[in-house]
Amino acid sequence: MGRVSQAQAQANRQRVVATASRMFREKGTGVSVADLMKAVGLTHGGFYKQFASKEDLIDEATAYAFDEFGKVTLAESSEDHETARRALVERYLSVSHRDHAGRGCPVAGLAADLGREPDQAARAHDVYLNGVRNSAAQLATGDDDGMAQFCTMVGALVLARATRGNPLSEKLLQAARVALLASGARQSDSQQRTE
Amino acid sequence: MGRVSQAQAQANRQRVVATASRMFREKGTGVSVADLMKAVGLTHGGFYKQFASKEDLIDEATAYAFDEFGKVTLAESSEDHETARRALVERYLSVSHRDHAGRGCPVAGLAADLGREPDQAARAHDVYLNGVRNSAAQLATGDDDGMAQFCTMVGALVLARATRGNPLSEKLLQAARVALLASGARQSDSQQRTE
DNA sequence: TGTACATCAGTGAACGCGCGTTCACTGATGTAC
DNA sequence: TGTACATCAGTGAACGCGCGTTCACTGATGTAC
Repeated sequence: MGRVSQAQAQANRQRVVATASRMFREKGTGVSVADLMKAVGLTHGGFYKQFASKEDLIDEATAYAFDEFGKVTLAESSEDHETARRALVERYLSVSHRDHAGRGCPVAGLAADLGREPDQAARAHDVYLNGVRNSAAQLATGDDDGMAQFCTMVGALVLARATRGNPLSEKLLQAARVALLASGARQSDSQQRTE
Repeated sequence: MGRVSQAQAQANRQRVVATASRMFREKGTGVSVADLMKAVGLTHGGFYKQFASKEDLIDEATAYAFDEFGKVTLAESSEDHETARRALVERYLSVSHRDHAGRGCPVAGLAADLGREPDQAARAHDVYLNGVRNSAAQLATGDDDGMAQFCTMVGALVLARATRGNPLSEKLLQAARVALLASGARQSDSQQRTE
């Protein structure tokens, strides 16, 4: 194919990271370099002109996933907190989010691969840890309850994905949705009946 | 080493399944046949005298894990339901459970490996699915809230394991514990103030 | 603005390695007499 | 109960395969004049 312009090379590199971040969330970091490059439309040999190792890509793709999803999440924070929280819960526990892990929450999507002791990809594990912290902090606005709500959401999403194809999957999403919206209502009822 | 008595062979087979169920929950089903057999004290070659394939072992080990953990869970159901539920929550969200995945809940321990689309180990995936259903049903005694509570517990455990070594890990367990015990208390308060 | 040459992104064959699996072999166990 | 032989659980070397990674090569791009 010969050499490619610097701009093109940079664009290709970006596409590899973005595609990896999507495929890793969907199928796990076990996706091979060859399959990944094929998905981007390149051959596997060129990979090492852009990345020192697969582990380095995992690091970058993990950071990219958190950046990307962070933007989506924060997009609706123009409204008041409780309204934004409810919208987030609805979206997070939607069938669409369950079925599109590639664009979804990296805490849930990468839990399977980065959730264990960091035998490899230690830097990615750190990025993941910070992501969990930030996500939990974002949901909790001061009160500890937000952290438990985050656990409920991640647990429901992970379990709904594990049981996809069975009616139980939708029931899990539904049960978590009801619990999180009721808890919000209860909180609003007891704390601020105004407005 | 020569032949071994039928009783010994049967015992060895049992140990392989039990050890596998522990190692798979701890380190994932990626544990190699060689490492597994070494942990049992045998060599890898003999594996195929007892199992048709590694996938078959994953099936058996998954079923074994659910049986074993099911017994532990049900052990304390002699008391009344709410007391048993509280004890279960405390144990499930304990640091000890976080640190000993090998003897712990298979829903959480095997989520990383069986939680995806069943490209392989389809039977194990089915066993897992039934395990999720039974676990959720056990927590929920009629009411839908049990399912959401189960999501909270699994989510908290998975995230606590992913963040082990960081103070956030204990905070996650604590937050989920508080939320689940408070919710129980609220329920008891409003429904049955007797006794 | 043209020309000559160095650069280097991408190619595709090849590497070493660990994995699941196979197989000829061993020798104590189980069985037939 | 004792002897002769077949069985088969466990051994360890070897296999094929896919993986991450390397490398000689290509030829359009970027640069120097």
